[in-house]
Amino acid sequence: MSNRSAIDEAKKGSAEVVILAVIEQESHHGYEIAKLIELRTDGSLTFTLASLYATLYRLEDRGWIRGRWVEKAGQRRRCYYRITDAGRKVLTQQREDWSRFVAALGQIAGVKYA
Amino acid sequence: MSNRSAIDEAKKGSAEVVILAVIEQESHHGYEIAKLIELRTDGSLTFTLASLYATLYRLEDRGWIRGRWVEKAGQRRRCYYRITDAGRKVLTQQREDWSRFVAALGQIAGVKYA
DNA sequence: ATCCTATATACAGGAGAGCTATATATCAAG
DNA sequence: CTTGATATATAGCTCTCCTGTATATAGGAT
Repeated sequence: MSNRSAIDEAKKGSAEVVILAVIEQESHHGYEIAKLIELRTDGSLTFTLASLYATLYRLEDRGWIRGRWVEKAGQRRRCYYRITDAGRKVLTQQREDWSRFVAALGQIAGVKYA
Repeated sequence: MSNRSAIDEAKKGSAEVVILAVIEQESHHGYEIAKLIELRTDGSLTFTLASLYATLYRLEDRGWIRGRWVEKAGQRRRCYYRITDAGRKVLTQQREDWSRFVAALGQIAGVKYA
């Protein structure tokens, strides 16, 4: 109920490509991934932690990412995720799909890449 | 289940801005809107008729579009939708929201506007 | 010392958009 | 006269993200 901004709807389905891209170069744990998304998009794009963790489990189930538990003194246990070979292929494909979608949205709705 | 392409998820939430944009200049009926979307995006973006009609009813409920039934000899009855003043404001806002989202997706995930 | 915030993960229940499947009905073409 | 394109409509489902809640540790403030 429903002062939902369009961006709330826009981002649906984008969590996968975003997470895969964030851990493309180096592994990160869940909480860190959430913070990085917010930081790197200047707050334009955010996901709730509950939703983010759920997405991580889903991606791991599909074999696109792999988690590794790390316990250090003076720190809570953290699960670091890295991308798999299968995940890299999916990331490449999803970048193409999103790019095509964005182009279509520009054509049909006049949405410009600012 | 689930050879869903990323574009299937991407487009979630985009129907509103797309429909509003299609009827921005001139009114169209539902079936025609569906065909125009497919045509103008070279088939990149499509919506099922069931989903499109449901979205039209939703937009009308919100007062963003207005339907007018037209019956002509030699034609099935058609409901032509035009955008309302409220709809134009929403369209402007949604274009901004989507633009911001696309910019964020470029920053965080390297998705480029082809 | 104790409270509060940030850190860190986890799960149950629900909302909402688009999907498939199905139904109805008209018109043009073969 | 059957098929396909046109045109609208509804029921039920899936999937993703949401809110709300729970647990637990570290560090700073009162």
